Amino acid sequence: MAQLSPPNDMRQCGECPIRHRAVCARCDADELAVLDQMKYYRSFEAGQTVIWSGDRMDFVASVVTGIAKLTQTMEDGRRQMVGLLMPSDFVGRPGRQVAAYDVTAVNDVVMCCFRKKPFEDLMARTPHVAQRLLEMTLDELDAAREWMLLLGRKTAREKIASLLAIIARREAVLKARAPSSSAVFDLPLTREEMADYLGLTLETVSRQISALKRDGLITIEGNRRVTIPDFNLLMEVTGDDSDGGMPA
Amino acid sequence: MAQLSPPNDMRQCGECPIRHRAVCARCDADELAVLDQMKYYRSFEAGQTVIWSGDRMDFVASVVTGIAKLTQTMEDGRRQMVGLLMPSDFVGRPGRQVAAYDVTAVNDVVMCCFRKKPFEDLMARTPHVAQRLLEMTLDELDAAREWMLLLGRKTAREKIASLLAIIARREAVLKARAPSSSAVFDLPLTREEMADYLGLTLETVSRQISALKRDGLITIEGNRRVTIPDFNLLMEVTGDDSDGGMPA
DNA sequence: GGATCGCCTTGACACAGATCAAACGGATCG
DNA sequence: CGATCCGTTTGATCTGTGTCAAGGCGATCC
Repeated sequence: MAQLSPPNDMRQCGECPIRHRAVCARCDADELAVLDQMKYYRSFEAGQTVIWSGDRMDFVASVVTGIAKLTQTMEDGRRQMVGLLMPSDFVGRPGRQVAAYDVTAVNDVVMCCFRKKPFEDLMARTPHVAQRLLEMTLDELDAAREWMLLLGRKTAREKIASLLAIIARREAVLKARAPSSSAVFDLPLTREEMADYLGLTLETVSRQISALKRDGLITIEGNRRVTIPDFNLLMEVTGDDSDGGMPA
Repeated sequence: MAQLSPPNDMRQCGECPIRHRAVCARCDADELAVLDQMKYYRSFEAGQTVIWSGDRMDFVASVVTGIAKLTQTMEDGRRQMVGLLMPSDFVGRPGRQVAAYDVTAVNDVVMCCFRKKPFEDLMARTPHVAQRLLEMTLDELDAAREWMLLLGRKTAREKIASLLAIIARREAVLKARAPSSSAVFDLPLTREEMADYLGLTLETVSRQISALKRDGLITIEGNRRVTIPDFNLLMEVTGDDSDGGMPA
C-alpha cells in the first residue's frame, strides 16, 4: 500500500486544526506533550485504501483533513458504506487486532496516527482520552442509528435529501459558517459512493438528484457543486421531524 | 407510565446474573459495594414503554432479564428498530438529558437502574466503569454497522435468515449452550417487530419465513418455536461471509 | 359455546427502485 | 485534434417487495 510522505507542515498538537474536537480534545498541556511525541502523520491520495477489512491493524488515528469512508462488502460485491469520517473523527478500535471494515480515502486525507499499544497504555493512564473517546463513540452510535432509519424506511427521494442535509450541516460545522437558511458546498462523494451510503443504485441516485433539481430544491453546477436555496424546504423532504437543526 | 413493583428476590450485585458482562463487569469488590448501594430495580411488563423519545431521562440502566427494543418513528408512522437489548445491555447515555429513542419492553423485563447524576459521578471516579462502557459501546457500534449492511443491501430472504442467526447466536450465549450445529429457540419478536428490525413489512416477513420453512431450512411450531436443523445451511442464506461463527 | 381479539398467513395487484443499455460531457493523453 | 476514459444522465423494462384485502388459528372473555 503505497503511502505519501508526511505533510511538510508537521504540526505541533497545540496548533492542530482538530485540536478541540478530536480524541485529544480534553487533554491538558502535559497530556498533549505526550501525544505530541507519540503521533505521526500519514497521508493518502483520493481513492487510496487505508486498510482492508481483516488486515492486521496496529495503529489508531484521527482524520486531520479530508474525508475517509468505512465500507463493508458482501461476497458477491454488494457494498454498503457504514461510516463517513470527517476531520476529527477517529479510526480504529483500541483492543482490536484486525480491521473490521475497509477504510478508503474519499479525497486526499491526512491522518494523525498512534501505534495501538502505546495509545492503549496512554488511555489506561489518562482518563481524559478514554472519556472523550467514549463520547465520540456514543455520537457515532447515534449517527449509525439515524442512518439505520434512513436505510430501512426512507424512500429514495428522502434518502437523497437526507444525505444532502447531512453533508451541508457537517460542512457548515467544519467551516464554522454562520447559520443560514441557504447553503453551498461541493459534494465529496461520487454518485456511486452516495449510492453505497444510501443503499441505492447509482442510477437511482442520479435520477433523484435530477428530480430535486427539477423541483427547484437544489441547483447543481458541474456535477459536484450543490446549492440549497432554502434549507428548510429541503428538510421537509427528508422525512425527519421538523427542526432537525439548521446547517450550523 | 405504570410500573411494576420491584422483583421480590432483590439481589446483591455479587449474585447478579449479569455481573460479569454488564457495565459493572470489571468492578472490584469496593466498587461493587458502591453500586450495590446506588442501584434500584424496575420491572416492566411485555409491551410496556420504558421511556419515550424526547422525554427527560434521569436514569441509566442495565437489562437484567428480558428483552427491550429501541425504536425510531417517523411522523407518518413508519417505524425502524435501532436496538435490541438483551440481558447485560446498557440503556441510556451518560451526559444526555433526554431519551433519543423509544424504549419498549419486548417481553417482561427487569432493569437495574442508577440515577444519572450519581452514575456520572461514579464514572468520573472509577475508570473501570467508563472503560467497560466504552467497550460495550464499541461493540454496539459494530453491531449497528452489521445491521446497516443488512438494511441497505440484503434481500428479504437474507434478512430473515440473518435475524434468525443473530437471535440463535445470542440465545446460545445467554444460555451458555455448548456449540452445536443445530439450534432450537423461541422467537422473542412478533412478525411486526421482526419487520421493524429488518426494514420490511410484516407480510413479507411472514412470506419469507414460510419460504424458509418450505425449503427445509427451519421448522416452526406454533408461530414462535423455531428449530434450525443445520445452522451452516442457514448461514449460507444470510449472505454473510462463511464462518461468521457457530451459535455459541 | 359463541364472540372477540391479537397475531399470523396467503392471495392479487401495484409500484418504487433495480437492471440493462445507450449516450453525454469534460478531462487527459497522444 | 481525435481517442479514450470516467463519472454521469436518461430511457426501457423487469422484479422484489409493498399494499390492500380476506381469512385462519388460538386464547380469552362473557
